[in-house]
Amino acid sequence: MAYPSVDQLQKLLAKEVFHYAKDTKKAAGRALGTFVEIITFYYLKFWGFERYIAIERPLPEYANDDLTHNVEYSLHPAYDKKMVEFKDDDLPLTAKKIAGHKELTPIGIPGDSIKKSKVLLSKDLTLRNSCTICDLRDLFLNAYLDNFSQGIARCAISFLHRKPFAIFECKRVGVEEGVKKGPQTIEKAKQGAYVARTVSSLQKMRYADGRLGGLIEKKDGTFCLQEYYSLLAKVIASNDPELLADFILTIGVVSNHGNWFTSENHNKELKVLAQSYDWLLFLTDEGIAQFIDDLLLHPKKEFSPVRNALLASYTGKKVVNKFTKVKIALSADAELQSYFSVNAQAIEGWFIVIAPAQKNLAMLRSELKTLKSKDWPRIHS
DNA sequence: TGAGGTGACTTAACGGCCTC
DNA sequence: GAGGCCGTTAAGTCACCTCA
Repeated sequence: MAYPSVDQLQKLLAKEVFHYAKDTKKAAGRALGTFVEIITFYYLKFWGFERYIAIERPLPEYANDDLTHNVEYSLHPAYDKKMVEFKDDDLPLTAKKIAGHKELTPIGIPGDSIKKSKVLLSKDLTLRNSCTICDLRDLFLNAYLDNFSQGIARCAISFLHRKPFAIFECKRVGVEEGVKKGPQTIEKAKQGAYVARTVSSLQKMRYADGRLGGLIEKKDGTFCLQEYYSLLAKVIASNDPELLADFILTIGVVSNHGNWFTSENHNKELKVLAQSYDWLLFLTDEGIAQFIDDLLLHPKKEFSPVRNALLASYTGKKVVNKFTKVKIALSADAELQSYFSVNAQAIEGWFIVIAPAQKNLAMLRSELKTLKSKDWPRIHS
C-alpha cells in the first residue's frame, strides 16, 4: 500500500481537502464514510443490481411498523420495468416530468403520490442514483439513467415492491489520536446490529450449547426452526411464500481503520456485527487506499472528473455535493462505472468475507441473483 | 407555471471527551 | 481500557420564494 494506513490517508485528506473545516480530521473521516458507501454502490452497480436498489429508504422492523430504519441500500423485487427517453431540452428530469411520460400515463399515477423534490438529472448534469418517482401502495417507481448521449437521456423505470429482499449497511469508524483501540466502535456496532436483527422474518436465536439457530413463524403459528445458516440456505433456495414473503438478507460492509484488529483476529465489535448480519464484508485498508489514490489523490487523466467532483463538493462554502451515493456528477459517474468495470478483479480483493465462514463474494452475488429472480408477485399475493 | 435557489429541519456518522 | 455521551459535519427532505 502506498500509505502506511488509512489513518495516515485520512490525515492527508484532512490537510489537502478539508483544510477549511473546524475539525479537519473529523470532516475527512465523515468523507471516508461516504467513500465506503460509494464503493459499495458502484460494486453493486457493476454486479447488475442497480435497477433494484433504493437508497436510504425507511424500512419497518419485522411485524413492527411503528419503528422504521433508513437503510443505506435496499434491493427490492421488481414487478415490472419500462424504458423511457427524454431529449436534452427536457432537462431537468424531475419526478413529475418522468411520471408524465407517455409510457407511464396508462398507469394513472395520482398527482399527490409524485415526489416533489426528486430530480433524476439536473440541468448542470448532476445525476441522482436511484431516483424515486412515486409511491403506489405496495409498489414504488424508481428511475435510473442508463445513459445520456447524443442529446438523448435513456432511463429505466423499475416498479419495485416496498419489501426488500436484501439490505446493505456501510459502517466506518476511525481511530483517535494516540489511541490504538476505539471505544466508540461498540456503539456503531450496536446500531448496525440492531437493524440487522430486527428487519427480517428470519430471526436469530442461541441454543444452550452455543450454536446459532434461526426461526421463522409460519401462518399457523408453528415455527420453522433449525441451525441458522442451514435455514438461511433453505429460505434462499425455496419458493415457499411462508419462508420468503418477509425475509430480508442482511449485509454489512465495514471498513478497516486500525482499531478493529485484522480480519483474522476479530475483536468484540467485529464479532457483534459478524453474528448480526447474514453477511459481513470487510473493506480492507488496501482497498480504500487504492480507491482514494487512483481516483481522488493521483488520478490518471481520464479519472479527473471524479477528483473534480470531490474538490468542487468540499470547499467550505455551501455548494451542492456532487460526490455522494445519491447525487454525483454525471461525468464522475461514468468514470466510476468504467473504473469498477476495468478493475473488477482487483476490487473483488478489496472485500474480505468475515461471515459466513468459508464463503466468498461470488456466492453472495449468486444468492442475490437467486433472490431477485423469484416469482415475487406470487410470493406476495 | 415550473425551474431553481434557500433555509429550516431531521437524521446520521464522525472523532474525541469524560467517567468509571 | 471500556463504554456512554456530545459537538461538529454532512446528507437529505420539504416548504417557500423568486424569476423567466
